[in-house]
Amino acid sequence: MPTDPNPAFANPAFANPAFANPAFARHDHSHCSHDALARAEAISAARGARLTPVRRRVLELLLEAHRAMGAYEVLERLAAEGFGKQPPVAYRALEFLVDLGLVHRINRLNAFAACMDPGQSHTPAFLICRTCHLVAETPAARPRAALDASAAETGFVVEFASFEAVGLCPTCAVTTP
Amino acid sequence: MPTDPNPAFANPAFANPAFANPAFARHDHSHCSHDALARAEAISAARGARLTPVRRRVLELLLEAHRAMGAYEVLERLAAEGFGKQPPVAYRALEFLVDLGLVHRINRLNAFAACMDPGQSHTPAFLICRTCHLVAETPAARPRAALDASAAETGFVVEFASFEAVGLCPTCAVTTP
DNA sequence: GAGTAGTATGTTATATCATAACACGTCAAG
DNA sequence: CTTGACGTGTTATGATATAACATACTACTC
Repeated sequence: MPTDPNPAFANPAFANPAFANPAFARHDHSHCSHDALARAEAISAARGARLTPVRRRVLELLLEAHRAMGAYEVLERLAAEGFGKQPPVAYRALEFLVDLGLVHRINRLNAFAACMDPGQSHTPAFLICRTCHLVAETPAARPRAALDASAAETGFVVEFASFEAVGLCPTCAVTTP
Repeated sequence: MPTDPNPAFANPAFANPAFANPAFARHDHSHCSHDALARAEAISAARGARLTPVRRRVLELLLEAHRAMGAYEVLERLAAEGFGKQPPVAYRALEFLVDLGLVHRINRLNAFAACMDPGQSHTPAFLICRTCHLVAETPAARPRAALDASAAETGFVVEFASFEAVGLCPTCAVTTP
């Protein structure tokens, strides 16, 4: 088996097929990035928006990282690659991607993570590993329905809900107390 | 009927008994603050912690506001009342109250709201009105259970979950599109 | 009630996250 | 080939949060 350059995958737990969530399963990032980028192109085109070099690169960075990145962390990378060096460069690209649903903002972390399933209208929940900082997205239709019901009892109408969970990912759960 | 000094209660919808959530129902703040403070004292004592004047005052402010307040907004009030004028004064009191479960942090707003039901071990959900900015807390045991189940399928262990919903409170739903 | 360990409050200074406002460049539509 | 919309870059500033240190209070011990 070839060595994976991403140390997060050194843990043999990744070979376990029980890890159904693609974010936790060992997989080839270049494939998932490639696919996600293709979908991103399609979504942008459909919305009459342009996936310009900066925007595309930001999305790539987030897809490759497979975790949430702060705006300034993204900015650093952009600057190193010859893009602008000032905060709005990163924030604007991120805002664009969030608006298109290609990237999600994780409030708890003041950070951003690529959407693994863009295009679907979904209420995602974020699973944030407190040890390795991997962020996975999982469908939250049922939690959302439960919350809507709970809110409806009080007369509150939910328009947008965010679900953010902190805990241990399958890999870290093996070794971390 | 005497005029309520809080303009949020001018809306006749508050008279509707259907609004079961105490945060949305017309009620006497001085009572609920008083009760909550008494419980806060008890909880502090039980934990061997001291509810000092600054801490107590911060809790009072949040209880009276019945909405989320930013740390700097709290700080302003404290400074005006003769407490310290620097950010750590507010942040420390808030951190203390959050640790004791007497106050919750609303990540989406970078702000803090008093817990309406301290002492109970609960996973609360926050219902944030996008119009009047009232923040209500509603039990989220079922959303939480649904999320735990969803996460468990991927091998993720949820230790802490936050649920934040934006929408319209009963009062604003009447008049806001 | 003097000594002292732990906790609380206050300060200064700085880190971190985010946006307003403006200048310039690109490109497609007319 | 102009014009208007959009995109990218800048400077400057605003908003949120914490580190590090000095002083003071509290509770406990003797």
